Amino acid sequence: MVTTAKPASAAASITNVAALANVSTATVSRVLSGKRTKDDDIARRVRAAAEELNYSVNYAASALRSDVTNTIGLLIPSATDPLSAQLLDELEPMIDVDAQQLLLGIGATRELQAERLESLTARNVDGLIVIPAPGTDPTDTLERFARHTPIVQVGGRQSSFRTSMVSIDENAAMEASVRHLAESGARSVAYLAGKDVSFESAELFAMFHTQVRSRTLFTRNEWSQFGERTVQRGFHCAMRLFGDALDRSGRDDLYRLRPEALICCDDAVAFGAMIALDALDLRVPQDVRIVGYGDSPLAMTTMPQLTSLRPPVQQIVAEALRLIAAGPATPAHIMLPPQLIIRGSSRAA
Amino acid sequence: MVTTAKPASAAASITNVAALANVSTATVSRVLSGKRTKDDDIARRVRAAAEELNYSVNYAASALRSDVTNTIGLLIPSATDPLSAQLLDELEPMIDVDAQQLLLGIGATRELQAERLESLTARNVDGLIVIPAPGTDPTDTLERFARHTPIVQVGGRQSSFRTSMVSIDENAAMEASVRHLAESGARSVAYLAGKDVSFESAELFAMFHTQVRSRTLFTRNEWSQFGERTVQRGFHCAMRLFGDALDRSGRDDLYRLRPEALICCDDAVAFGAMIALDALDLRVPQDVRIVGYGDSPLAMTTMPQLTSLRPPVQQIVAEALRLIAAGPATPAHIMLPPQLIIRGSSRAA
DNA sequence: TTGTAGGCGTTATCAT
DNA sequence: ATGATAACGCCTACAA
Repeated sequence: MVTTAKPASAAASITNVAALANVSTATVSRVLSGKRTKDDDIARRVRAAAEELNYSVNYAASALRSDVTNTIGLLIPSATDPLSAQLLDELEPMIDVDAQQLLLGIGATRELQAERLESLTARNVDGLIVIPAPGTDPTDTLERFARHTPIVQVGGRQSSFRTSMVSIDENAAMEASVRHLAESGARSVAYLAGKDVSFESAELFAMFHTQVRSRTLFTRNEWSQFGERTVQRGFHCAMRLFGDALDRSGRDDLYRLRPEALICCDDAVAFGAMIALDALDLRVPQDVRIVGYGDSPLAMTTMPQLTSLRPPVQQIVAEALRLIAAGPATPAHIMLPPQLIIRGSSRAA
Repeated sequence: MVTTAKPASAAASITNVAALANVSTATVSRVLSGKRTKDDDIARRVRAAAEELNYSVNYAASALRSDVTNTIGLLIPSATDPLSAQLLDELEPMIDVDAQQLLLGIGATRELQAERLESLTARNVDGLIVIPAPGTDPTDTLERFARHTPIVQVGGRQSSFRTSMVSIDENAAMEASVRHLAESGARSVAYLAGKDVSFESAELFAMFHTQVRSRTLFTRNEWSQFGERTVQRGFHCAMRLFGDALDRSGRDDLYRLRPEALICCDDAVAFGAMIALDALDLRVPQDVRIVGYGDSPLAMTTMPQLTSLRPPVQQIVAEALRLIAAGPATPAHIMLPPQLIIRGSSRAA
């Protein structure tokens, strides 16, 4: 047997380990990659040698030979997008336990995303998770790569069954919100909807009305509007809805003149509404119950704390990784409902 | 010359390109990697062949042979940390122009960061940018890897000159804030400071007093306190400072009884203060000028819009990449001042 | 079960 | 400047 000396400066290779453990490189490879299950003396010798030499695999060599890079690609529109950030925080530790690594691409437009998709697949990632740029249907771009790499789209719209998708069940969220508000004693409700490029907003708006009717709650068309997802917008909407509150107090059909509950498309809108209500001396939740969306960290810092819908990020990640592991052959579409986190802003009186 | 046919299914390799262009693989490699500057017929033939075969390098093979992975590692405490998110958004496009890719690690604690650092360096990243976990000095961990990989620490404390660091010049930020408030007509000022584990907070607090004195502004020790970086904290502090405002109105030494300006350690604190001032019927900026920190997206949605300090993220990224390119041999420490974005909350009356 | 040996695609070395 | 060839470290088909 030829003993291969290891220069002190360079990183140890499988050959050095083999020499030290007195076995062949093939055996070292098999032991360390878990293809050899027995835990006998040989296995222990190999592991001890690897430990002593501070050996770690050369992923480049491994990938070159086996076409597996132990790398997951993630493409997001922006790290400052809350859903993307939450997904990142959830995803990174989950893939690390498989000794995989996260290759990140950021693209805020359809075109940039297509570019990044090209770069990521050129790196031979083992799987790809994509959050589409806002208002974008990435289907045809994704399909170009789906043949070679398992791709999972998270959220957004999609017009094909060639690639997998995991998305948030917004209709279920609306159902949960309305039901909760009805049970908390609200008799009327308004919906400060989000303004999206897609049809989704309109669909959700219809869902709101369906749910309100089925709970025999009261609402007025002019109460609910589409708009920006900003604090300012929430403030203005609430001012419009409740601004002349004093003139009306005491009337026993008050709940028909102004809503007793607000469903907001975003926590920021809810914050703005709460500021306005505070300025108007209306109490939350006694006079007006509020439900936000997104469960942003700030939701716990308002007074009272904001009831909000938390995106099912953990399940999304778990499902996405499961679909990637299943390979590109078996695309599936999965919808997961957000969780309603009930806090002070919507509790029953 | 032996012509190597390319199976339609597999990806094209350098060999296929060489065959099609009627040159050797060595020449193809040289042309495509830019080691051959001349743009003669050969170069054009090679590029045309690569284009036609839709060739793209196999990074694994390239890395195996040359020890360059075209990969930058980034280690952050959390994607929901604003600075980390902004850095991500800024960094990703800048390294993409070098055809590099971003390998992301997330670790919220010292221990997790050490683990991720291990994983990232095991991937042979060409360089590493690290934002330390809050209140953590990563120096000794970083030094273990700095010998082999250029590492740049962003922000935080550091006790060594073995690794490079780029950080935000908080003292310059404080100087700019106080100067601006003095010039906007404020006669007194309070500082709602952040509560950190490190000494930094105390140092910055001292800097506040130094600057206030040199501008001959008025302040009281009990006005300024350390605390959380939350909306709630800002609300409470403002209520404490301005709560009995009505009793005092009209006094001509009013500016000595309550501050005419607030410097907040975080935009969230400023938001809370603005809510409180609104509730107390005090006007921003006429009665109280406010400066936040972080220039969060919400800063543009308040009324009036919030003056805030924007972290110099773009310069940070540029400097970090420059230091990485310079290699591990030349560590440097660089401080960059934030930019004061002046908006309505602090404009002169 | 273990060892031998060939090859993955690229780049560096060396000779031309 | 170009081409032939070896080598990077690992995995795996095949032989023992």
